[in-house]
Amino acid sequence: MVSSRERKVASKPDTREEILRTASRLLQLNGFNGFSYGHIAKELGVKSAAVHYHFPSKAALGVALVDRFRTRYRLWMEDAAGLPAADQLSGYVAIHRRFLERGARVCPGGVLQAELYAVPEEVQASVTQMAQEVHDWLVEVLTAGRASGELTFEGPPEAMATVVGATVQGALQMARILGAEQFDLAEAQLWRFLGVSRELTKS
Amino acid sequence: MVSSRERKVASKPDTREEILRTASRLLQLNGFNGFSYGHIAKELGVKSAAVHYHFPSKAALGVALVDRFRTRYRLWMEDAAGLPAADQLSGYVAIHRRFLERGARVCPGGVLQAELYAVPEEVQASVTQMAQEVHDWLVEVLTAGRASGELTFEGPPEAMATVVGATVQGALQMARILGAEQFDLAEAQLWRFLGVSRELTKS
DNA sequence: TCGACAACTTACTAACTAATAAGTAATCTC
DNA sequence: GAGATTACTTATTAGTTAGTAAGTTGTCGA
Repeated sequence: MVSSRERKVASKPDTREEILRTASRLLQLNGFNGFSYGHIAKELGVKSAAVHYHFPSKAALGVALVDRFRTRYRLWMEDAAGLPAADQLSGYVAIHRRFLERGARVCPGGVLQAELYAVPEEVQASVTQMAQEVHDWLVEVLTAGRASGELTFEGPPEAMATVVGATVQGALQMARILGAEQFDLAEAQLWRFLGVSRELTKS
Repeated sequence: MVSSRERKVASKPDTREEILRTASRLLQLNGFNGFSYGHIAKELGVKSAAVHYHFPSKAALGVALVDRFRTRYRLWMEDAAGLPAADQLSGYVAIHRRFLERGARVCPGGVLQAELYAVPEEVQASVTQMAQEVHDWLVEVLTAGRASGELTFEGPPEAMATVVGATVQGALQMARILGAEQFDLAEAQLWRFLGVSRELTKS
């Protein structure tokens, strides 16, 4: 009422993006069944029907949410494609570590996997695809990294990929309870198993 | 209406136990916010008020649920206390592997950690205690196992405990999507990191 | 300046949610 | 066999949920 500025001025697809940002945070904090259209609307100062305007059903919102993460992962992977295996893996861990820093969030794929059978089928399908893509990427990086001599670990890359993925995902969830330092401990241990010494590296 | 038999005949504390069993399954399948009093009641053929009779609030039910798992863990740990470290760890993994076999359930602690901020505070407190207890136990077993020469791994037992716990918890969640064999692959990889050869062992 | 469209709000619904109160029937106790 | 207790059911509530329909307002192109 005071001024007509301050709302949509420059960028057009403002609300839609803010909905996705807010919903992502709520998903990572409370799970898919732990937030509602009302929660999103309240935070953004709009009515819940406005959220329905952009995402007609919660299934649609869920799919958009997961696909947004999927796209980001994919873009990041393409970007990191040329780097040494250790740097790629370091970046992968850093992405998740950042979730922790930005308010004790967990991995979006992880939380949706945990409540997999309680989310709409369309969301399940998107989660499945994302999980498969990330897993395949891990196998690829680990295989190439060992072939080039950068990484030295025993056992099949497939198994190592599951351990790395599960450790990151599980440690994020545990870090909420046992403390963020547990995540760092787990990461350090992973580097040991990968045969990479990581003292003063940053990514 | 047909016959007055067929209901409570022999054992007395029947319903309360059945509620806990059903609620456990629903928790491990759908998460804490993925089931209701109505769901439990429907499965047991009673009214939801009957569930409220035994567990007045969902927070109370949640605490009872977690504490039941906590007690079982504790009893099992006491039971396994004398065994070799590798056998204790093998049993720990087997408990979780059994969740997978009994209908793709995940670790109850894991699913509650994932939606931690969306469950009642009393439940959070119980989950925290359980997670801490299991973690402490893992640290203990790993420390003793390495001291006795049974296990040979690098790095602090604290870090190894987080990796083992997170891998088991995370791999259970992933196994729903990537397949149960991923859990076995992850386990095999863990044994490699622990310096234990596990070809034809069973527990 | 007209009308079409985008981005909402207001107003509503039906279903589900946890929770409570009051009643009932069987059983156990003295 | 009277009274209390246990284990429920019936009935109801207030709040929340996803979802819809019908309006309102601003902007933009012709």
